Amino acid sequence: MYRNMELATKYSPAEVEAKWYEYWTKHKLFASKPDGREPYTIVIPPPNVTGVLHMGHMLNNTIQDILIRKARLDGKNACWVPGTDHASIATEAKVVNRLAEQGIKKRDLTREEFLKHAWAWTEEHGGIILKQLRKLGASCDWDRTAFTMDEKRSESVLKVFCDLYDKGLIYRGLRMVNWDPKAQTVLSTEEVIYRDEKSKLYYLKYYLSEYSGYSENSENSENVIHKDAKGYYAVVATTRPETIMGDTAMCINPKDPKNQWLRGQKVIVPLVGRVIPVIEDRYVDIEFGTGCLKVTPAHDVNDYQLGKTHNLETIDIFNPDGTISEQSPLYVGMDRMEVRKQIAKDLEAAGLLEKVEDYENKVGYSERNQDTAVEPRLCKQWFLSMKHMADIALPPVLEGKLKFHPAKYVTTYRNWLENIQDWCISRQLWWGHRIPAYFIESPLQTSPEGEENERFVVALTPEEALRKAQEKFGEDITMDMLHRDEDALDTWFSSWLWPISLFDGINNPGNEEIRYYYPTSDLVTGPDIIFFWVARMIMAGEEYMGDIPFRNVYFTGIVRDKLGRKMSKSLGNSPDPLELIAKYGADGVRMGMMLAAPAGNDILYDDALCAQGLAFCNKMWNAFRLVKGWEVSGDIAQPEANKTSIQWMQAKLNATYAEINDLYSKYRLNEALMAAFKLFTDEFSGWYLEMIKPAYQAPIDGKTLSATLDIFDQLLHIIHPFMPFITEELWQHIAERKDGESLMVSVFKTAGPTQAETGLIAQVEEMKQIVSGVRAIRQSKNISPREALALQVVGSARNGVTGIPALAEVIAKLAGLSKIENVEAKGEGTQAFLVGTDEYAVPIGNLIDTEAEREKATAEIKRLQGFMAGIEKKLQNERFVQNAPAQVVELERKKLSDAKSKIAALEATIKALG
RNA sequence: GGGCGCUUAGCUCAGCUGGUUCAGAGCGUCUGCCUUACAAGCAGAGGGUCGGGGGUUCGAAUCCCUCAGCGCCCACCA
Repeated sequence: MYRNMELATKYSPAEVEAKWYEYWTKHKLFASKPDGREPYTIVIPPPNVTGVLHMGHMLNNTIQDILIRKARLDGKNACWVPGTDHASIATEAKVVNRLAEQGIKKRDLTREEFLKHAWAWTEEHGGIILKQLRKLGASCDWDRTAFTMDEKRSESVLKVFCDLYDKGLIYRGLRMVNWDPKAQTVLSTEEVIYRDEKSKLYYLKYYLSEYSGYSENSENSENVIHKDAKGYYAVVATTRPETIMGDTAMCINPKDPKNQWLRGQKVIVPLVGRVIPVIEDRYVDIEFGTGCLKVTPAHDVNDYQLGKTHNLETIDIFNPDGTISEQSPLYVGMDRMEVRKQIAKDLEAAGLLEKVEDYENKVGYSERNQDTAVEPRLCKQWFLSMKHMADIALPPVLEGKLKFHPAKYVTTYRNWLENIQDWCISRQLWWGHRIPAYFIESPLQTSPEGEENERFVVALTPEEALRKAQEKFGEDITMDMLHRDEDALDTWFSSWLWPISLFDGINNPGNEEIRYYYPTSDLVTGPDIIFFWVARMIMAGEEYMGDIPFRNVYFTGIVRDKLGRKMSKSLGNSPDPLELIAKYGADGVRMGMMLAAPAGNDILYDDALCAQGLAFCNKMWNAFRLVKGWEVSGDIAQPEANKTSIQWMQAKLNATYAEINDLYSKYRLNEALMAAFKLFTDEFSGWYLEMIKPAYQAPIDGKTLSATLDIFDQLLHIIHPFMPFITEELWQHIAERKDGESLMVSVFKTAGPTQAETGLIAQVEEMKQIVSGVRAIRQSKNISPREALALQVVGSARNGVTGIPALAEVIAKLAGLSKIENVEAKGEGTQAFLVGTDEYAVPIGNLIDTEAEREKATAEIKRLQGFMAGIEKKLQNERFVQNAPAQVVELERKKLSDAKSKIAALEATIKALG
């Protein structure tokens, strides 16, 4: 048993946290196996394998841990499965950069050599983030740690690919896709982020190759004809002059009056000299620029459509790295951005640039290389047809079987699914799951030509591929002729299986684990990946399990600094989570995060919140020191006051815990934490402990002490999910525990408050107000807490709580009273206060400032009179009396009479002042 | 251009289907206390015409309309 003296007055988290994490791990307290209990399952949103912990992870994983720990205390079989994501494009970019630092180019390596480097990097940096999560207290079942590219997960991915291909849902297609010239891979539409950009709008002159017709009408038509010494010309406005080398038409709206003269004409592409036709399409916006649009089918999505409709030639002027290709007559080998600058000068010099205007437009950037503008590019890729997926993923969310918190994301989700595009799942990357498709002869996968020429099969293994190839293309095909697709799959094509593949539900359908843990309970993630990940997991869940992957999704906010700026490396406004933990303790940081995190709102992080968290730890620590410092005496009988105090605290605990459970069910974790915090700080420490506290160095009775320890135990259970370390530390101290026992797995349940308890709570609230009333008088009159005072209970107030002996005893103790007496009228030299309509007075002799008291009372009477006037007016309004519910009317009447009696009391006060 | 959301105390936010939990909480601020658990503390106090305007109603922070400001998501206007 500890004695007061032996414990420091300040709590120091570092040692305690390390000790308990080790203890939990040693005793495998995070582990879960299927059993007869109700499962509660969370799969972690797998962080990038080579990533490091940032504030977003801190928030996200704190929430998951709170939910998991709460479930454990509720007696559920809680299973939190950790893991990491191979993060195809992000990791590959890092490896490429590192190789570049060593002077090695990716292109100079074979696939196998490159993958060796990538695995080396992964092993070197991989999993650091999971170690960091341990510092936070994350109670993941570490034995289950998975990786999206480990054996089981890889096999699952390939199986699913083959299956979807066999179902006809995966196909190869030549499409205009988003190309990242830096990573040199295609991206899905979701991976392109559009940013407003200040750019230029260039007005280029396209001379007519020869102008014929229409001139006779030109004067009285609305045509706007441009002509200079060199001839007639049209003006085209473009933000991308470097693409003119790929122009194969100019387009006008057939209804555009000012451009009628261009119908059927041919124009010359500036600098390039190519003669292209003027085509007509309603797509062109008459109001924009001059109403003339240059058409570059190879490099713009809309132009590609126009090209298709009007049978235009497609000239691809870019190389995969964004430099100009041999297809272009000019600037070959130059970078596209350089060309833009250069061509503007050249056009100007050639007199082909009419003007340049400032312009603001949206430019797409790669989500991963945010400095690289995405290039629309025509190439052949693998796609997953999404119509079917959307059809199966929408109903469970709309019907509320799968709930989003906050619910507003349901709309976002629906809008996306209802306008969904096919998912481009192939990436020109090596780090990832290699597509299990085998081409006979050469893959030709980036060639815009020859869709029909491709001969391929999709199969899980080369052997199977050969068999299929022979079946399909003839017996003479040999293994040597098969070339596996070089491309890898989008990272999300593996993470969308996560809730299934973690329990091996793809490879081994119907196994015990998948049956037990699926569907998982809650998913905690950011709304930024609702499309990338959440929606697709729902699709995969419905497709492969015929059921939702999780019942609830809790969307967290974005962590911002206290000025509201998003935390980012470049701004340098993101604290290092590990330093924070070192400074405030994991419990302190967890509380800090949660205090700032209302469900679904962004969180404005501030160190001060963590400081509050640590202060709370200290509070708990010291409350424990107090209780453990008490000497027990078997001889003392339990005072009635203590008995009542205990009943009240238990009632308060029951009521608060019911409230907290309700808040959990609504994912209002910050409010649950606040309720727990107030329960401990205000009710338990501020009131209860003071109520039962024995006099200095006096012993406490045994019953009160054991009841207090029991209450402490319950409080620790309530706080534990939020602050696991300190609660475990204290829990082990407040009673004898066997090795291996732990607060975290000690089931805790409590009923809501009974009616009697609710009554007691109300009485104690009244009691508190009396105590506060006396304290306020002390404060305002500068009366020392040591100086005992008397309390007069005036008139009918005797029917209040001072009439209950146990509570009267408590009041006397807390307010420092020598006696409590009932009086008919308050005596002279007393200062009075009201609790509701009950009046109390404290004799303070000549300390009364007569003038000030009179003024105060007069002002209050005036306020009350105004208040009464309002109510009277209301009560005189017949429509109110008739329409309002009787209760409400009654209430108004009570307000009126209460105000009247308050005024009477105040008038008596003034009179007594003389 | 479409959709969603926000605006309540100095700051961050609660206030569900309109009426004593209706003007709240935490932090901060101010005042007084080193009172034997805790100064990382205790006690007390001040602070908002609920973004503006209009409407519905006996009654509006709460419902409707409108204006203003802010934020997010989606969308192919060069």
